[in-house]
Amino acid sequence: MSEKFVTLSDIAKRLNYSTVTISKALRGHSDISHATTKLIRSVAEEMGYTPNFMARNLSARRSNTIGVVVPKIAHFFFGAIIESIYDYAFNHNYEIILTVSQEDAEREKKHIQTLLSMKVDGIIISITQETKDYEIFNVVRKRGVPLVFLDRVPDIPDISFVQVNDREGAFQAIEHAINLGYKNIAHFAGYSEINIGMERYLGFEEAMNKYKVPINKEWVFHGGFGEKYGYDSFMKLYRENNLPDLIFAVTYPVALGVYMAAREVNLNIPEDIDVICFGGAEVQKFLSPPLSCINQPTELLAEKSMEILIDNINNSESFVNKNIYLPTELILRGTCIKFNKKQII
Amino acid sequence: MSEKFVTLSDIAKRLNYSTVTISKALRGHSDISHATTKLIRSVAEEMGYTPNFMARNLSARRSNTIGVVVPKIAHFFFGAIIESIYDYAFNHNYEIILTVSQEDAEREKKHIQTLLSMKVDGIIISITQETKDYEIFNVVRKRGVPLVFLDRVPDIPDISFVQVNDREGAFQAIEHAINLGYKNIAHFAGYSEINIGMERYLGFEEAMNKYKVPINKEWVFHGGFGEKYGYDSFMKLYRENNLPDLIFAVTYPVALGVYMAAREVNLNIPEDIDVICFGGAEVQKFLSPPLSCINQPTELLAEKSMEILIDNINNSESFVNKNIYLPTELILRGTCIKFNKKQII
DNA sequence: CTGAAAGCGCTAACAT
DNA sequence: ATGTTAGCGCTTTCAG
Repeated sequence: MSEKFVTLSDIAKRLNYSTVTISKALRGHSDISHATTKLIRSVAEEMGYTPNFMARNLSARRSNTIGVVVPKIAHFFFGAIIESIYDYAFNHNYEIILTVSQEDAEREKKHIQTLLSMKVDGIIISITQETKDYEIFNVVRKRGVPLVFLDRVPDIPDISFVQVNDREGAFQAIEHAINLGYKNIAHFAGYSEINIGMERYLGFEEAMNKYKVPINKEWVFHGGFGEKYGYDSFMKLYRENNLPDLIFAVTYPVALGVYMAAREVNLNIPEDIDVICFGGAEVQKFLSPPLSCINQPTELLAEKSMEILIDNINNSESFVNKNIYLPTELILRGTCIKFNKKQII
Repeated sequence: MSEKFVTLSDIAKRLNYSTVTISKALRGHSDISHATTKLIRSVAEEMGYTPNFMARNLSARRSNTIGVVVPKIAHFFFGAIIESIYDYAFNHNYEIILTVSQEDAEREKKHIQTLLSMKVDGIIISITQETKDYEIFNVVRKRGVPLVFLDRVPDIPDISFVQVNDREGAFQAIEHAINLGYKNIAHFAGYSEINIGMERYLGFEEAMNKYKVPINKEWVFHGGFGEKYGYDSFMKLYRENNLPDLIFAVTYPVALGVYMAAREVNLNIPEDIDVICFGGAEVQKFLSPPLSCINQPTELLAEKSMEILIDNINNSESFVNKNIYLPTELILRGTCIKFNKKQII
């Protein structure tokens, strides 16, 4: 029923060579003469030979495979990141083993172990919201497997990471808002235990302090990075009749939650209450009103991570950790472009 | 520098057992007594043992790994599908090797070969827009590797697939529109070479014929499934001053392209021109106006595919191909809910 | 330039 | 209940 896979020895028998010669020829080893290489290759192709990945990697040093761990896939930011990682890998002849933690630290740990057991050459990871135990990263290090953190990075020394300049981006946005006249600014800040949550908060704080705008603690929320968190936070303020002029959402989904809540209670954006968020998505252009955001260079983030990781893989002895911060871009659309006159009165 | 990976024989030496005993104990083989199994496992854990995936799969029959090929990742539909596939796999103890064809048939073929060489137990695939050479699927079959087509399926006999009832879904939407009074209906139909394009078109045609609404050939476009195609098609009609009342977009991105074009030329949706599309996305709720759509049950699609594939893997002898059509759901939001009065005049 | 020998880490079949 | 033998398909010494 099922046709046998063609192996090196099949080709060897047919050509009366040893498997070693075939193996070398196929990999373009200089040992083999140009003529026989050519012959062997054409026969291999004709016979439909494909190397056995498992066997190859069991005996060879490297697998030419990179493991990736992300918290989510159906998500604008990570979707874009992953796609770029796959593109980069394809163009550089690497395979990708993608795993998804679903924001679950236990799952994340398991996936890292799986990647290790699959003998990936290196790992790129964006940790979960709740990752607190960093021991597993030490295990990776001890195994000598290069590791690059992307966007969500733990607070531990001697690591390589690529992230966006969250603080600077948040600062610019809030500074812009303040200059337009917004004073009552809330911040739905997500998890402050994780770098992106903390840094965005610090950028917010810095801008508020610089312009001596008081920070109202009741307007600073901590919780999550998803729609529900945006929705709930908004509703809480609404019920308390304590709404600000502008909400700075820590992520794009949080802003979406705000949109949902505002619509539900018949409040208009940006007339009654205004929103801006960290993180961009194409669809934001089509929202009503179009949502202003602090855009992240997803493709660059992915490329830089891969570049550093591959560099680390190829120079594991001399490599020194790299920490990269990429700049964001403030994109103004329908929200956060002018102060709402009603509030001035 | 890099700590050695702990192997079976390391444990064996420490415990004065053979590797076979260790191997069996770790896999819970009934050969080994309960007591020693427990002992061996605890020591293995203590030593930080992780099985070598490559070695295991090289000697064992199955890899407990499923290969997946999709045309895109940063895309609402495929993002959701992939996430569900990962979830299902995680809960059923399978690993996933995901590859992305980027709508490129060549790349697709390469990826399938890679998956084969990785000895995956089965493959789930959603083919590209342009896949015309189906020979590779025969290769997969000959190798005895179970294959399930998901959503985008080629027109070849004796295959398993899971898809949405595209024709029925399109029919319902157009029927609904006609009943509301829409007569001038355009269809941006994407690629009709592929099942989803063809079936959606046929559903459209069926509804139009049933209610004797003439189909204007100038309003039926073929091209792609992306934003650009929606934008370009709209613009062409706009320039020719030949706009319909309603545009039925073959995919959600195509509808987005229409939104973009309409806004650019200052036409209002749904007052001046109306839109409905095949395929749902959460964000559609937040569009202005909220976009009506024919929703696909992504989670079910993923689950069914996995279920069938795993069934096929486990019963490769007795298995018979399954063809599944899942029903869609018409979701009415801001568009396609009432006929535009201006047009009646 | 070519090949024989050894082994990567694991498991299946067959003893004991 | 435990171990021995053999081998998955490939690559890396090392001899010739």
